[in-house]
Amino acid sequence: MVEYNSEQLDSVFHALADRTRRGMLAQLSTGPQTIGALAEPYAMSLAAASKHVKKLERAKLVKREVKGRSHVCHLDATVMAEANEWMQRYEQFWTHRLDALENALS
Amino acid sequence: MVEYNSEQLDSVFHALADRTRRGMLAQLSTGPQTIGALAEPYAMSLAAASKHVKKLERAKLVKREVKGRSHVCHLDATVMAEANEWMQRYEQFWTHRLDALENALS
DNA sequence: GACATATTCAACCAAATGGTTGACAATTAA
DNA sequence: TTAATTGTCAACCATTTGGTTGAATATGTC
Repeated sequence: MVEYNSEQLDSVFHALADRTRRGMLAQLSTGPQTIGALAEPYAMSLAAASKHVKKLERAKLVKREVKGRSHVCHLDATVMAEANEWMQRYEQFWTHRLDALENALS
Repeated sequence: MVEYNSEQLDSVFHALADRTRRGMLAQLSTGPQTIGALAEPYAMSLAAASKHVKKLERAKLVKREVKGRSHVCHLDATVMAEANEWMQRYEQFWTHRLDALENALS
């Protein structure tokens, strides 16, 4: 059985379990962004948004580069690969189900 | 852009962000289990384990069938498919990275 | 009926979460 | 030098989380 780093899975899944943070990742998938730019779409203080970014950083989904007074963030999805792999173990269970549904409908 | 049910993604990712619950899913992947059986490997009260199962249920990862006095749970990974799809949008980002690493090493 | 088994429920607790605000620090611009 | 910009930090707050315990419920068994 493949071994997974439990703490890393914890932090990655937890980071993904929030709409704001998922939104930030989507934003970052279009290119690097400053904290301010990441915060802008949300009706919350900069400090709150900054905390979300920090969680993404701790989960290693985001890297930060300080450029003068602005902090530029970019996506690093490598840890998502591990989470995805973990999930893939269950793929057979959802595809079986979907196949059964397909057969029932045809 | 594909639309995702945010609340469902919240609950699924949150359910997966806990070692105990991931363990329970792994147990269930070998076949249906009672609450008691699911709780047995963990050093916590039955009530605590029962709460974990309830979260898995709310996330729709687990279905429960009451058979007399025991509750039999079985895995339903269909909602995992959606979470996995969401993640797949980022696949290019991690595979690029891994490719780059591979090239750097070769 | 009496007792054991399987599980939930309610009350409680400490710690973490997601938000706020105001003060601080560092950088850039006037 | 002064002022604006970009962000963090610390303190606070309400809510959620993950655990406990003891009592309640429902079902089997003797």
